[in-house]
Amino acid sequence: MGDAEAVESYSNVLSGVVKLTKGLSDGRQQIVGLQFAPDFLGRPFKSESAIDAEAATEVSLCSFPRTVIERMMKASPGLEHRLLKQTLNELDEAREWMLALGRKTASERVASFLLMIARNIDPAADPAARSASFDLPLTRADIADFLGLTIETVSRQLTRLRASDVIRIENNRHVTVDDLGRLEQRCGD
Amino acid sequence: MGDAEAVESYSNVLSGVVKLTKGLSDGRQQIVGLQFAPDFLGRPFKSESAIDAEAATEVSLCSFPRTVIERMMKASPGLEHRLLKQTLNELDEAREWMLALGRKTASERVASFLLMIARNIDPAADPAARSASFDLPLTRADIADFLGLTIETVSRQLTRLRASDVIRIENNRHVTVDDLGRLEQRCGD
DNA sequence: CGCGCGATTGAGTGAGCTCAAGCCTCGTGG
DNA sequence: CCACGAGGCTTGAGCTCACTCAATCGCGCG
Repeated sequence: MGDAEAVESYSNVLSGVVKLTKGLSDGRQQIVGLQFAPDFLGRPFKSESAIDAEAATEVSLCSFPRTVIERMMKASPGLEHRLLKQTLNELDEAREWMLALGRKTASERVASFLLMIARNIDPAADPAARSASFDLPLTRADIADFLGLTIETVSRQLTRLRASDVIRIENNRHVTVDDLGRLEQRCGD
Repeated sequence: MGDAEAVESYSNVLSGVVKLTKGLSDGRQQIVGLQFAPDFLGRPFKSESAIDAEAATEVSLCSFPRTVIERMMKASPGLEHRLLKQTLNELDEAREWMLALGRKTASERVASFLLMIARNIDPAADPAARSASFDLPLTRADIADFLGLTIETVSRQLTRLRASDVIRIENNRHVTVDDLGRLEQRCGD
């Protein structure tokens, strides 16, 4: 629990959000993944591939040393199967964001981000619900690092969404979307 | 073999390069992965996630129906293990490109692309070799779709690399890099 | 109160896009 | 054998979206 860098071991995210980041030598940074409960955390079969894990919010983890998990995986094929499924899902998500980073405009990226968060965090996880309300798990700086934009651009796009009555924002963090359909229309796909 | 869209089955890429693409409704497109021999091709446990597979070059495949592979995977844990390893590698690659798409400049992206291709294609797969020579498996349009740029920008950056004597180009397709170190310096990381 | 941190807002700049023209190579048909 | 056209690539000119730099705001905390 807290914001330590938990590498060299496997963990299960019990609550909170963990960000996975990659950086360039001159300080530019990109968030390459967000892990929500109850995701796994860690990179089997390899000496951590230059990815840093950092808590984005208060986080509670359940972690094991590397060797233990690797032994468990050999013993129980079910575990490996579950890990494969999660990895495939992460790959799908990564590719979804490659599309956003490579081809979407700033406003489409922000809309897509809000929609993704809404779907992951909104407590009333009713997929049919046409509205959502949630706290952003990331600061503007983190959102910018996730979307490949600057803080200022993120802020301006949020302001525009608010001005268009697509979202409401309270305390800089809490977002309410009355009509998710209107948000979806702004995602570009 | 050829350039058909091979979905709904699993395949092994025997030779050539397959591009995985995602598109937006208005036609914008992004290449989200390249599969070289001897990669797997296909998406287990899911009804193909809005990703299209298309041959980038002449390709030869060895493919099986979905059901067969899924049965084989249940029978042999070794297969599932191998699939997990490849999937983890693809995830690493996808994240590498998220960094490029989100944070690298056009010239850094082109340099990174050339380096990636050199490492995958150069016949003399000697990792210690400090030079490489290879045919680009993609057209300028495909490179642009992979790097989140336009054809024109890709072309201009290649011209700049050529003008700086980092690469030589023959027939628009064949690239020679005399000093890979100089190319690496232009990747940003 | 005053400081620090995160966020917003404004003004000006520039990297990469759009639009447009021209080049090169190769295949096809006269 | 050459003319022609198509497709892929390059180059140029101008524009625009997102970036940079800078000022300001608001809030929480010592």
